[in-house]
Amino acid sequence: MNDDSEILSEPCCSRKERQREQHRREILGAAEQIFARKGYHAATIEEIARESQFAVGTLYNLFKNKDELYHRVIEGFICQFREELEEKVLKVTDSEQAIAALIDLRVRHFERHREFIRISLELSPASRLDPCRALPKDLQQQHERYVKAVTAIFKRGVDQGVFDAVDPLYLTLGLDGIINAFMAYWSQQEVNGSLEERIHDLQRQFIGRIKVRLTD
Amino acid sequence: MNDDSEILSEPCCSRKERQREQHRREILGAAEQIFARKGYHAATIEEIARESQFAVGTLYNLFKNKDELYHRVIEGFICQFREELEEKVLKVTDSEQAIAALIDLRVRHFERHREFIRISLELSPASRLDPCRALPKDLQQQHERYVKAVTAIFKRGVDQGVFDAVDPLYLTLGLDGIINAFMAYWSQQEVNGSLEERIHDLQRQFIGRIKVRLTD
Amino acid sequence: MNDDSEILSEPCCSRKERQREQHRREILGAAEQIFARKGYHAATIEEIARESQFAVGTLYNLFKNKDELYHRVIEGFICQFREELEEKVLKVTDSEQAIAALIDLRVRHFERHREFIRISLELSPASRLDPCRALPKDLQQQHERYVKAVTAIFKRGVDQGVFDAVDPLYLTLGLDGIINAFMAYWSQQEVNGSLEERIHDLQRQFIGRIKVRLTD
Amino acid sequence: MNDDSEILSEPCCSRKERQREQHRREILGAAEQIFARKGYHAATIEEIARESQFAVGTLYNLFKNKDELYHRVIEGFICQFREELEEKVLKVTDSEQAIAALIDLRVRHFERHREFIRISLELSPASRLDPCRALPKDLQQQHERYVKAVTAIFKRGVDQGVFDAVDPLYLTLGLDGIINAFMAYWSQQEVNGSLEERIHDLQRQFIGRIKVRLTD
DNA sequence: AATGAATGAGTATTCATTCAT
DNA sequence: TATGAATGAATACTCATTCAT
Repeated sequence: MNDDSEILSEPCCSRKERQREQHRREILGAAEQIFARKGYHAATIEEIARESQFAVGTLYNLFKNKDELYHRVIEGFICQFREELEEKVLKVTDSEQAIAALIDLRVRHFERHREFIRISLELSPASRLDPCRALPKDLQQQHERYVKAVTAIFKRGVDQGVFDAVDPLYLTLGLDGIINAFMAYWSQQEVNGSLEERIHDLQRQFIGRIKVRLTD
Repeated sequence: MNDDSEILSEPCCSRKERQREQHRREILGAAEQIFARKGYHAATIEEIARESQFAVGTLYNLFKNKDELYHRVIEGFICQFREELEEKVLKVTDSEQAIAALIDLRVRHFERHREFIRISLELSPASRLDPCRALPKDLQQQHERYVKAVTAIFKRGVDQGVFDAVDPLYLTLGLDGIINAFMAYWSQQEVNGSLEERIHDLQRQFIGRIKVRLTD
Repeated sequence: MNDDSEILSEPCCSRKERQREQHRREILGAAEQIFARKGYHAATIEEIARESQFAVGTLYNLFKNKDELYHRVIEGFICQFREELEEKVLKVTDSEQAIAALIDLRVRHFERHREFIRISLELSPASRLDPCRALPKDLQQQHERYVKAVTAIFKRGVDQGVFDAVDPLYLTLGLDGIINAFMAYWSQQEVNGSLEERIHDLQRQFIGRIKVRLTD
Repeated sequence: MNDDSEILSEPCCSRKERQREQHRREILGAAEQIFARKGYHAATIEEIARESQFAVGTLYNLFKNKDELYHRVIEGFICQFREELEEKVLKVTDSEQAIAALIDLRVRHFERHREFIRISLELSPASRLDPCRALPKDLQQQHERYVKAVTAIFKRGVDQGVFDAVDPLYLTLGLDGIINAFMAYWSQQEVNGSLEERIHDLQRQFIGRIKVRLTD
């Protein structure tokens, strides 16, 4: 509940402050582009500076170093997702609909930031062995909170007899893995079917597979 | 005559040749370690040399450059997996047992090369945007062949009425994603349960979820 | 405002620009020293950097790479010579005096850049087999233009009956070769006679040898 | 007069010795090729070894290091020239004919080793500032002896009233420079005229220019 | 505050030379 | 004696970071 949502620019005190925020946002936008296109190591500060139309020195006035810039990009990414998650998923009371909404959100989020898969992957807990790319604590917690929130939805569904009696954590991890796999597949193969159709398929398949069958 | 670990290589003619192969293998081992620990860019040839107890120049005598070294590491990884796949999965006629064997193989393979998750992820089609890390054609085909082989198993199962009537490709992708997700999860959390137990759970959960129910 | 040596450069707009030019010139000066002393391959960027009192990175900010640096050194060399050629030789109408001026210019130019003989030799068409040292087109043309200009002087002299009826191209090549030979000789032997005397001897000998004799 | 002409393989003592000499000669042949093609720095020992069909180690058994190999190549070059010089030029008593023969020899020698211009240039006294390419004393003396021998011919001619009363050293240097210039020119331009014609032209031009005119 | 030139540590790669077989 | 694998110092080039203007 600490004020980490200042990032979305609630009107800040002074005009100076507001401009500073604006500049940060522009730089973060450029950085997202470049990191997404090249990955962490191959991206250069100079290129980010050029893309953002600021001087290199300015980036260093606003961000401590390359690492922090990277983390802030990811943070923005995560925050945006979390907000949409709260808005479109967590508020849905029916667990089946919530999961459907989650699938929808994840796929659309991915499509909107398609170039970002690379970062998305580097985000994966699995690749965080390298201390140089280790996410700072607060960002790691975000992911854990996400897992907990989704797991809670599944638990509710199971408890209510909507979903099969499976360990909800299993369901969370499974759903996440499945979505990742499909996005990776889609991102390299020519896909058939519109986005809506593909989302709908995923929803039907996944939910159908874990929903309690009335006839049982 | 101390060729102790002649395990995987085709029987080589001369002693010279055999030693050369042995050295290549040692270097590949070191490279796997370092690449896994640091990722492609952050890994340095010098560190790999140190780890392998050879001089830098020796690495370059045996491998064209850093890229080739990286590709050979992945190739070894893939080949080993493919051999075990053929031996332990593709030869199994019963589709349910085949999938169970596949899950077992994937998880054990991962455990054996735990540090390798990073490379495993970088292998993912999704991260192959960066031309510098683009896999050579032959290695890409290996992955496609894997997908096809597994899909064939599912298709057989579906045709025989063992599995629910789901698009086999969906099942392949889904299974892969789920396994990845669990491995990532296990690799960062303290796991409870032995490896066998966890494998067994995964098998039960996944297969149970797609198996045709006789009572239907 | 301490732009002390604005000698050769076009009047540059901003102070920034002017300083940049100044730094380029300083680096080129150091590079000339080192290339002259060691030749292309044996010269190292680090040494040039040390000599120029800049950091290695700075050289790379101002020049694309070692090759470009080398070419720019030669270019500076050629341009300076060409300017003096136009000023002191090509403007002279009397062909005998023009050739005398040319000899004077060549020798003095050499004395001023004595260390540069090596580059001067590497410039020779004969040594341009090595693609890595191949001069860019524009610099090659400069040399061809030089040959043409001098040949034109000789032709004029021959046509006017000042010089013997010899193929002017022969005269050009011959003069060039003779000057080179003497400079090489002087550069390794102890010379006797002042620079002026030696120039005067060369002029008298060469011109005397090709001048039409009135008594004929 | 020390026996440095053993290089041309007078029958050596033991068979072992003779074979050793044979190997040296083969390696020198390969080295000449490679040095000529690439220049000193760009030539690699490994390539020379490959060309000579010997192992790298063998080269090092027969020659101290790259430098010595280079010097021996040049030595062979010089010795061959000197022998022909003695045979075809120094034995000629008529100074005009001797100079004609010298021109002929120089040009043919060049044509026979056309690729060797690079080394020929690197041989030039002017480029011997770099200690790493400095020729050993004995080879430097060879060149000085050549200069002396040719100068002696000119002196004789002058003394006998065949050539104009010019400092013979001037004539030697001048002739050398002229020949160099023409060879360089021919090596890059399409030449017109057969080798014989070109040699004849050079002889006529040069000698005609310095010959005492009877009508004086 | 913004700039971007200067910095120099860091990295992939090459190649002369050695030495165990 | 011949071999060629192993060595590691040397070198061109990059790029995150600093700081004077």
